[in-house]
Amino acid sequence: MFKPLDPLLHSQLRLAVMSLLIGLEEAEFTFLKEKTESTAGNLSVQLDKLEKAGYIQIEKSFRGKRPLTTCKITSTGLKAFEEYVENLKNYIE
Amino acid sequence: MFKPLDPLLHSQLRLAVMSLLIGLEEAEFTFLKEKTESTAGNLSVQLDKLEKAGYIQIEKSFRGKRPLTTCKITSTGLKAFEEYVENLKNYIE
DNA sequence: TAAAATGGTTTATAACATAAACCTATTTAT
DNA sequence: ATAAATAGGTTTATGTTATAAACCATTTTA
Repeated sequence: MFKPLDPLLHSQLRLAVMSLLIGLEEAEFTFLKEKTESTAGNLSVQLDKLEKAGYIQIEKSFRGKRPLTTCKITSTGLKAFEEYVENLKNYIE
Repeated sequence: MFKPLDPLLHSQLRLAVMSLLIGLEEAEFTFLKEKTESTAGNLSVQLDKLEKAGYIQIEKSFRGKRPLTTCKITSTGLKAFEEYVENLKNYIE
């Protein structure tokens, strides 16, 4: 009935990030920061966790002379998200 | 876009409890414990929080000689739950 | 009359979310 | 040329949380 909710996704900010990445397939750090209205520090930490879990891929490069962090969802991440949503539905329906 | 998720409800066990109470309008401690597969300690703590938030009402009585804890959702709790679900949908749809 | 079970509560702890402080480099103002 | 502000983050510190472990009072069973 109540299947466990992936703790990595059951977090407001990480869930918002994943939600955005699903629609976009690629997003910059600053974009995610704006859309989620989070602080850079918090976002940085949560992106790290998602990456370590293999849910997203983070690419560091430069745009002009400035550092640029780009995030992409992985297939693992997508699957995890979908399962999370399925499980969550049992709680809220 | 991403409205804040009520931290009181964005918790696996508390959400499960609320979900159960919505269907039932009244439930015993042991029933909630079984359905949620939680430990008594954890459940006790989380029920306390829900009560302090005014989301549920807890009544203590006896069944025969044994203590009996009964929980009911309040209208405040119901409203909070519904709002939580509405907000959550923006994250998962 | 022990021992186990019932129905919980309280306490300890590890993980978590978050903001604050910090860092490096770049651009702008003086 | 130098100082101050901005960009784009990371690291660290701190308060909350979720959770399990330990505990407690009573009752039932062996």
